[in-house]
Order: sequence, then C-alpha cells, then structure tokens
Amino acid sequence: MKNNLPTLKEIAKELNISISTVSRALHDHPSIGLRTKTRVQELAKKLQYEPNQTAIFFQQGKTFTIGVILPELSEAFFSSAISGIEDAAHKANYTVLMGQSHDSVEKEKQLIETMKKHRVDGLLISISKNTNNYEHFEALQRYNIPIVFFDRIPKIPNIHYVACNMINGTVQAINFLFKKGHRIIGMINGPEKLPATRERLDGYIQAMTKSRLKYDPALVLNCDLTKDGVCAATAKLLTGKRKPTAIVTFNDYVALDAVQQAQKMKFIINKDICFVSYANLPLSNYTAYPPMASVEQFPYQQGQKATETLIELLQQKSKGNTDNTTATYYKIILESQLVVHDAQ
Amino acid sequence: MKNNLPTLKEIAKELNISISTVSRALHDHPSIGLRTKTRVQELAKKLQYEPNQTAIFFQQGKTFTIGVILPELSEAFFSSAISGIEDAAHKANYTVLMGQSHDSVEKEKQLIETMKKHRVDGLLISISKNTNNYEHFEALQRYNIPIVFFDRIPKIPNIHYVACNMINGTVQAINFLFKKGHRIIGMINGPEKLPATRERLDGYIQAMTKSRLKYDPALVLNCDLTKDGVCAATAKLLTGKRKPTAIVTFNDYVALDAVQQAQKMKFIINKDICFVSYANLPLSNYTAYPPMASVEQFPYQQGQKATETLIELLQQKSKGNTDNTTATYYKIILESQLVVHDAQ
DNA sequence: AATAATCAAGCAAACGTTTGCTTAATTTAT
DNA sequence: ATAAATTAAGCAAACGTTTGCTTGATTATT
Repeated sequence: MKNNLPTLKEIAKELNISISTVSRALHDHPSIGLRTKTRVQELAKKLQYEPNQTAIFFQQGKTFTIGVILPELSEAFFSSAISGIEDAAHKANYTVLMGQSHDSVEKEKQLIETMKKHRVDGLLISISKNTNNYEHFEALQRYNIPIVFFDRIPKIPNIHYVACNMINGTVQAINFLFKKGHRIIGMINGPEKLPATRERLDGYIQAMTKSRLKYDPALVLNCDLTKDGVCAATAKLLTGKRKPTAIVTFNDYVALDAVQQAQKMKFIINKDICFVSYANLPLSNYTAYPPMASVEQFPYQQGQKATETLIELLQQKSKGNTDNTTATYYKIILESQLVVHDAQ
Repeated sequence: MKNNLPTLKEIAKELNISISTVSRALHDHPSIGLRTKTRVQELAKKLQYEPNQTAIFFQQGKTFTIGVILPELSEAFFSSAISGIEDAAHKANYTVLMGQSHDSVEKEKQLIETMKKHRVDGLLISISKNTNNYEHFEALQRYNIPIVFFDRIPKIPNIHYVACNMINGTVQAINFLFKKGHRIIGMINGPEKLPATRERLDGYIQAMTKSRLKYDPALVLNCDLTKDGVCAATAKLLTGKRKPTAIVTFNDYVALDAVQQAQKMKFIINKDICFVSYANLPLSNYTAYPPMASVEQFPYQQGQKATETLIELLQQKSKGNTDNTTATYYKIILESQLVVHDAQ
C-alpha cells in the first residue's frame, strides 16, 4: 500500500518537462516562463500536490521545528508559556516539539536526546527544579543547536535567556502593603538555591530599607514549597517574637497553603493577617481567601519573547554567521507587575 | 558553516569499506563479519556518530511522530491527558507534536494542515467545542493518516476513539447522595448538544428511576458553562418549586461558581445544599467548599490508551494492511469513578 | 548582420540512509 | 576435485527536493 501522493516527478512527467522546472515554477522562480508556470501550477492544484516536507527538511538540513522542554504543564505558568511559544512559533512558520521533564533531570536528558535525534533547529528550555549540572546542555553546542532558556535559567555563563525580573514586583508588593499600613511584613520564600528565591529576597530587602523599615532576617523564611514546609514556615512566622501582619509568599500555591495554616491557628484572614504572592493564578477567584494581590510574571509573554529570540538566532545562523566572533548573548528581562485583586 | 557531523559515508571512507556495510554493521546485520562489525562500531562510537533522523524519516516515509490536537492545555484535564500521551508515545519511541486549538475551529484546521505538512504518522484529537463540521478530519483519510479521537469525539461514524463513560460515574454520584439521605437532587448540566451532557443526563435519569425517585425534568438545567450561565441556573434551581438539597454539576469549575451563587443566596453549603461534580481537580483542595465528591475521568489514562491505540494502528498499517477490508474501529470506553472528598 | 544580452528550460549532483541484488571468497558436501 | 552452500561485503537505486551550471532559443544592441 504505497502512499500515492503526487510528487514533482509526476507533475514533470505528465507535462513533459523537467523536475527542476516544476520545482521552480511552483516557487515562482523568474527563470520560468509564464505559460509553463501556470500550466504547472494548475496541474499541481488539480492533483492537490503538497511538497513532501520530510524531503525538504532532509535536503535543507533544517526542520523548522523548535523543541521545548519544560518541567510541568499542569502548572498554570507553563501552560500559559507554551501558548505564547506556540503562537510565536506558528507566526514564523515553525512547529513545536514539546516535552515535560516533570522536574526530573533524567527525563530532561532523555528529552534532549530525543530533540537532538529529531534535529530540531533550536531549543527552548526551562530547567527542572533538580538540575544541578549542565553538561547535557553544553553538549548541544557541538550540534550547533541554539538554546534559549526561559524562566528557570541555569547558572552558567554565555547563554541566551528570557526571564522576568521579580525585584520590581516584590518592591511593588511591599509598597502596597506599606500603604495599607503594614509595618511588620514577613516572607515565605522558596528553596534557597533557586535564583527566583534570591530575587524575591533582594526585592524584599530593597523595599523594606527604602521604606525605612529595618530588614529583619527573622521575618524571612525559606521553605521547600511542599505543603508541610509551607505550613511549618507559616506557623513559625505567626508565633514569632515580631508577629507580621502581612506575609509575602513565594507563589499562589504557597499562599493557599499558608492561608489554611493561618486559619487553623485562628487567625482571621485579611484582618489579623494579609497575604500577597506571585503568579496571579486564575484559581484564586475560587478560593475562599485569595491573596490580596499577586505579582504577575507574564508567562505568555515570556514564552513568546523566548521564541522570537530563538527564531532570530536561527535566522542569523542561516545567514552564515561565523558564530564565535560575534558571541553576543541575549539576556532579556521582562518586568513583573503587581496585580491587586480586591479593590475593597 | 557546515554541520560537520559524521555520516555513514565518512565512516566508510575512513575504514575503506562501503556505505552499505557500515549501515549494516551498525544494525547488527548477520551478513557482516564480526571483525568489520566491531571495527565499524568502534569508529562510530569514537566519532560519536548519530544517524541523521531526517534522512531516515525521509527514506522510510515515516516520522515516528504523532500529532496531538487538543483544545486547551490550561485545563487540568488536558494537561493530564498530554502527560499520558507523552509517556505512552515515548515508550514506543514516538515523538509528540502538540498544538492547541483554543476551541477555535479555524485554529483546528490550521493545526491539521501543519501536522499534515510535517507528515506525522498519526493523529490524536480532542475536538474543539465549536467544531460542527468534520470535513477537515475526513480529508486526512486521503493521506492515510489514522486518527484516534479522545474525550471530545465528533459525531461521525467509522472513527477510532477513546472516551470515558460518564453514565456509571453519574449513577454512583446519585447513589452517593441518595445514601446521604438526599431525595430531591438537581443537576446543572452542560450545553445541550455536547455528548458529555447527554451522558450525564442519561446517568441521572437511570439512577433516579432505579432509586424510585421520579425523574423531574424541572430539576435538570442546561447551561453554557459561563459564570453567568451557571449562576443563573443555580439561582433558578434554588428558587424552584421543588428545592433540591443536592446538585450535581457538569464539572468542578461549574461547582465552584454554583457554590458562590448559593452562598450569595444565603444557603449554607453542605447543610442546606450539597454539591457533587465531575473532574476531581486538584484545586478543589484549596477552595472553601469543594464539592463533596467528584467523578474522576482519568485523563492520563485516556491519553495513554488513545496513544497506544494509535500506535497499534500504525503498526498494523506498516504490516501492509489492506485497509478497507478489515474496517474495524476501536471504540474504547473507560469507566469513570466517583471520588468522595471528605470522609466526614 | 554579427555579437551580446536576455529568457526559458533542462541536466545532474547533492542531502544520508536503507535495501534488493550481485559478487567474491571461503567452506562444506558429494 | 568439483559442485553446492555459506559467509562477507559491495554496487547502485531509491526516497523528493533544491540549486548551480549549462544549453538553446529568442531578442536587443551595435
């Protein structure tokens, strides 16, 4: 059972002309006369000819496919990001090959192998939570497959990336709380080694000192983002010497767990204690006590921007760029922004 | 700047043997002597040879890629499903090309074009909410690209699909409520034309009559799943002549909106009125009043099963199956299952 | 009218792999 | 010792497309 789809060769034979003429006619090449051009195009339409992309990919050594490796699609951040990626890719006639690492380094390596095998033209990566060595990324250099990292960026030099600056958003969050009258503001931050954690802390310190509130390290707790970890941190903050009236949490999920814990401890939410967090998840609408405000990280835009950057890189490459001389690396930073939920 | 990756040709030249010998040696073909075999394999390893998949795809007329078209990754159901798809695909050495229709028919058609261009071996589709004609699917027949539909199935004959039977789950839900003492049970169902709506209704009627509660059509309302629609339906039910003490809602999102509406009307949740729904979303854990129980639809398993089915189809095809004679269509039904949330 | 310029089309190689068929060399059976 | 069988390897076509180079025919320039 052959795939009897029409090919250039068949069109050529039918019209008694050469294959190259057919190819050029279909590409509107100037060296083909108008008469043959239309003859070819009409027959092609009649036969519903469609070029065999696999042949083209092979012949051109390009697949017009970009690989995307990200941790977890069920996280709203990433499902938003992938939409941005998809849209930007399609706009430039690229296709997206996607894989989830589920935060496993092993899976991540495996995915890179798959992507390499499929000869993706470039790669968009948000690294797994547990990735601590970066050899599998560096190995890609050899294949001349450019990578643009987004959101979760490895700590290595000479990479392209797109990320969202959390400092500003954090400052806005603290200022918001300050204006509401809060003076003792706690923070439940993420795992210490995460860059995202560091940034939030920087923003926190920066805003606190600017507001002439002293930075009190006892008010900032790291946690591992598990429910237990969050609850423990919340409890500790709420029973500390200086009891905060507001807490900034690493993200909305953390906020929800923290709210539950606070309620369990008989705190009245939005009265005894207020929460502000990051992510701005839609689910917040449905929860009893969503955070009062949340720092938006623009996942869609991050994905989009990362894709556009990658595609630009690819286009530079195909314009025969002598790589190493012009070693400039894109480091694109979007600004986060506080979104206030209730105008009350 | 050429891609100077090693090829069979180079290995052949270096070893002064023919390309075909190299190819066969690497495939452990019996007609190659042990000595040359090891010589080849060692050199290949040394050069880090990796076959050029695009050449293989082209040569074999197969891409080992399956396309997935689904409405919306930000819906938990689909992000779960895609994980099942990915896992099953990778297990069989297939790769996944994914695209979201965002419930637009136009986008769906476009995606099918892209998938076709990329010569995916097969397609997994969950149709958009608004898809009402199915020509773009049928056109694929011509290209001999098999489709397995999942979850959202078009109403056309002679298709393969995997879906989850909602009838049983619905019966379980009603029985659960009956055992809790509820006798007047309402339902906020989905849009009338959706098969999913029909199934829920069937289950409802079936369970009600079996429990010797008469089926009262006034207790079952359709809605368009928007927040406004849900609230209107809820209000209508709760002010009706026969006021239900429990309501089964089309899904968890509907339940959340309905709960809000009920609260607004001063009903005490889980006392005056109980809710049971479908989906079993993780977010339920964080809401003030999650549904008491929810019908699980096993998205991961659906995705997995659909993928396995598609791959089997592909394997049958490559075994030179004379298609039309053995026109059997897979219709795989998983059973839904009620998950009770609070043991209270 | 002869040469140059332009236009239209074809030839053939190349991309990297797989695979049916052939060939050469060695071994086994008669 | 000769035919038959086995083993090891090579040749060449094929997959469908693109593209540099060549060719032949027409038109423009002097």
